[in-house]
Amino acid sequence: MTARDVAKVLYDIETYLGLHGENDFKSSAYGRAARAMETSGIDIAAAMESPGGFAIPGVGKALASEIREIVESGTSSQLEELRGATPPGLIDILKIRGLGAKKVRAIHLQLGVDTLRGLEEAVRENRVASLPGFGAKSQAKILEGIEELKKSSGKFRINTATEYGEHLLSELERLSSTVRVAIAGRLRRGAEEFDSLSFVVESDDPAAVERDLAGIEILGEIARDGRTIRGLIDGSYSLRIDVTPAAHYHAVLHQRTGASDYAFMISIPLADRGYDLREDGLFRDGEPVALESEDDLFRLAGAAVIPPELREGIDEVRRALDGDMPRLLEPDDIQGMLHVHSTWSDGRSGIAEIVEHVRGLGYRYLLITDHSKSAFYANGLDERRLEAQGREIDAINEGLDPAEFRVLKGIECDILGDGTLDFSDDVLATLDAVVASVHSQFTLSGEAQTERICRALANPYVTILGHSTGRLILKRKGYDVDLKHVIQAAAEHGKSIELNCNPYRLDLNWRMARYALRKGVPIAINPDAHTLADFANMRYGVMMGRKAWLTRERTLNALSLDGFLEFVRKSRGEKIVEGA
DNA sequence: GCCGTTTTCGGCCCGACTGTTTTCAGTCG
Repeated sequence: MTARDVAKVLYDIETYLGLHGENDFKSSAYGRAARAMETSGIDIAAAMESPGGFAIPGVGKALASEIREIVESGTSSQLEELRGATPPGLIDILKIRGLGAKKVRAIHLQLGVDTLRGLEEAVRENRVASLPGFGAKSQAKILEGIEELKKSSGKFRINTATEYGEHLLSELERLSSTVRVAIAGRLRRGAEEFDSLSFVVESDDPAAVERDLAGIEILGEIARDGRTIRGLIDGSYSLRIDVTPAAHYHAVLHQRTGASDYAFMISIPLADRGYDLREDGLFRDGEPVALESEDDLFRLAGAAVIPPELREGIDEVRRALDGDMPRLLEPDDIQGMLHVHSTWSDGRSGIAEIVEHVRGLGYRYLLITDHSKSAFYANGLDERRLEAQGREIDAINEGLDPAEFRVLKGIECDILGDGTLDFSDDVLATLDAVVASVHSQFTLSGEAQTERICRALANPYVTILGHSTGRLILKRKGYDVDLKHVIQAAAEHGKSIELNCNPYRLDLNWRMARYALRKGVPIAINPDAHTLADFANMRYGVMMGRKAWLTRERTLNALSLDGFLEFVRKSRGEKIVEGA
C-alpha cells in the first residue's frame, strides 16, 4: 500500500461524504488529508511503526486511525459502508461537468434519479428545470454534459492506448500461432484519442490465431472474417487484428498504419511504376511482391521513407517524392526538462529527488517551474518562497558538476486575466527562464483570451507559453483562443511554445505546432511533471512533435544548456521574426 | 474532521463564473 493508494481511498471517502450531504468541511478534510498524503513524501511503513504516527498537517487523530485501517486492510470500513449506501449511478452522474455533490444529491433525492439514463429521461421530460436551484439553462447544460460523456465513452487517451497496445503486443508475440506481430493503426502513427487498436500478425493460420486469442484475459467477443479478427478489449474498446502471410507482412503493416488519404496518395507513385498496393499486400502484374522491410516499399515508390507519424495524407507523400524528408526529432535528442513541479507547489517530489531522477534518465539540465502565487489551489509560491526555493536550488547546484548537470530556477507563472503576469518583472528577472500559463478565466471571449495571451508573450521575461489551449482531451474543451494570432505573437517576440506531454493535454496540438514551426517558433517538449513517473510522458510529446515535422534543431529543449540560455537571453531582448 | 486557541468551539484556502436568484449557492481550478 503506497501513500498514493491511501490517498485514493481518502478521495473516495470525500466524494461519498459529499453525496451523502455531510458537512463540506468534513468531506474536504478527507480531500486535504489525501493531498497531504500524496505530497508529503511520507514513508507509510515507517509511519505505521513510529509512535508519532502520521505527523502531517491535516491528519489528526481520527484520520490517522482511519489511515491505519486503510493500510492494514486495504480499505476503510467507512468507505465500504458509504459505497454500499450509494447507488453507483450517482458516481457516473457526478462526472457531468457543472454537477457537484450537492446538485447530484438534490437530483437524486427529489427526482429519484440514480442513473445517467434516468437523468437523461428526467431532462427530456423537463423535470430537472423545475427543481429549486435549477433552471432551463442548467438543464440544457446537463444534457450537453451527458452527450459529452457518451461521446467520450469507449474512447481512450494515448497513455491508455499505449499500455493496452504494449500489453497486447507481448501477449500476441507469445502465441504459438504467430510469427511476427506489430502495432499498427493510429497508435503507431500517434493520435490524441482512440477508440480502437490495430495489430498486424504474421501467420499462415488465421483460425489458429483466433483460437489462441481466447487465452488472452482482457479480450472478448472475438470474431473472424477471413484474415481479419475483431474483438473487444476490456469490454470497451475495439480491437482489429489483420493476419497476413510472411510475404505480405510489411505491405499489410504499411496499409494498416497510414490514414486512408495517405494510403491513396502513396498508391499513385507505386501505380506509376507498375505496382498495385492493396489492403492485402503489394502486387505486380497480379503477382505478390515480397518486401524485406517497409522501407522497400518507399524505395519502389521512388520516395524517401515516410515515418509512421507523418502518414496522415497531408503533404508528406509529395515531400517524400521530392526527397524533402528531414530527420525528425528522436527521444534521445532531448537534453533538458523545462516544465517541472516540485513539492514547493503541487508536485509530489522534492527538487533533489527530481534532479536524481532526471539525471538518471540522461538529461543535462532541469528548469524547476512551480506554480505562482495566484495558483493557491496548487500551493503556488509567493515572492518570499520563490526566493527560498532559489536558495535551495543554489545549494543543490553546488553539489553538482556544472559540466554534467545544472538545475535552473524558473516558475510556471500564471497569466492573469488582463494578460499581466503574477510576478513583477523585477522578480521574474531573477529567474533563469519563465513558463507562462493560463489557469483561470477560461470563459473569456476568444478575442479577449487571445489578447490576454499575446500580451503575456510581449513580456520580456516570458520564455515559453505553457499548455496553450487549456484543453483536457476527452474531458474538457480548451478555451476559445485564436492560436494563429498567438503563434504570430510568439514569433514576433522570439518566444517558444510548449508541446505539453501530459496525455490529457498534448497542446500545442500537432497541427498548430506545425504551423508554429513554419512561423519560426521553437517548440519545447515539456513533461509538466508532477511526479517522477510523469517524465515517461516525454515519449508522447516527442511523438506528437514528430507529427508536426519537428526536428532537433527546432526543439528548444534539444538545445544544449548554453544554447537554451542563449535563447532565453534573446527572448528577453532581441526581436526575431522569421517569415512563413 | 482539523486546528488553535481569547482551551472545547468556530472557522476552515481564494476568486471567478454561472445560473439562479433578488443577494447567493454551487462548481471549478
